[in-house]
Amino acid sequence: MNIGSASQLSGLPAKTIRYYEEIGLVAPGRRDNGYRDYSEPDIHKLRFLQRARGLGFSVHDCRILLSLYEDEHRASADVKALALARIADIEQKLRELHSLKETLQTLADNCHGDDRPECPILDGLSGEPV
Amino acid sequence: MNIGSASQLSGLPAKTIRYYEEIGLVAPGRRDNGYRDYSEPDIHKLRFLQRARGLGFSVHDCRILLSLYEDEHRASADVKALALARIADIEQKLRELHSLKETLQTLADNCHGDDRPECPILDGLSGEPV
DNA sequence: TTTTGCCTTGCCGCGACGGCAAGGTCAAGA
DNA sequence: TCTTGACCTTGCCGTCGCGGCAAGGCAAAA
Repeated sequence: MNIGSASQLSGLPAKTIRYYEEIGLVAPGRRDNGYRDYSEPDIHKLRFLQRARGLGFSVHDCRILLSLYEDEHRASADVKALALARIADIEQKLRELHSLKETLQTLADNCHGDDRPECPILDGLSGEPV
Repeated sequence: MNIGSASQLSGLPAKTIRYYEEIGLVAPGRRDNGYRDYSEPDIHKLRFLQRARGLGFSVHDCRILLSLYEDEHRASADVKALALARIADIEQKLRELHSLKETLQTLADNCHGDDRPECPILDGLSGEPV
């Protein structure tokens, strides 16, 4: 199967698929004319990667997940640890963003937002005591 | 004032300060020996940038904010619009991350996480119906 | 035969810097 | 006075995960 079909079936751009090959994630066969030839297992791996990336796992994590996916004797604890670490990352990010939002919201709430130049947002950014 | 002191006062790495000069954000004077020479207003601008970046504004947005900051006749509405757009971005990101976390949490909850190979997380990523 | 469309490799670019190298400058101590 | 060490300069490459473009080869349709 050509890379175009693999792209459609996996939901990944062809460029991304080539990149995954370049970094050694999914190595398809080659036909005589040099075209990449994707097998069913290759497609499954690409779909797996597409979903894992969609859940925000880094390509590095995806590499580990993929090796676990292909290891019949993996321990599910190893997979769960990655998922929990990812959840912890997300929670950290959620806290940060929430805090940022609060700060911005407070600044914006105090700004009348008309054509006058007085602006508590800029005052806040400049470091003046609010 | 040398870049080292400017770095300490602004909380920005020297490399970042040089980068901001390179892209035309803060242009310090130069002394005879070629050293950058930061004035008080320069320091204020750097601190302003440090805070704005800390609130997650892109460098592009910071450029606009800085020009508004330096424009005595700005309309506060212009600043508020940027802040509200940034808040909307954050909210969007919060929704995405929250959804990701839910998905991951569900997968992780169903995974016993021991040394057996059965793993609902990998099954979920492989596209099997959960 | 020609066109059209897919495939190949390769290189540059992004954002916002970090790291390193090679060299110039300055202030302080021996 | 000399030297040391801290600071400064520019410049170039690397990051992460690709996107875009170019030049050229291959394949099926008109």
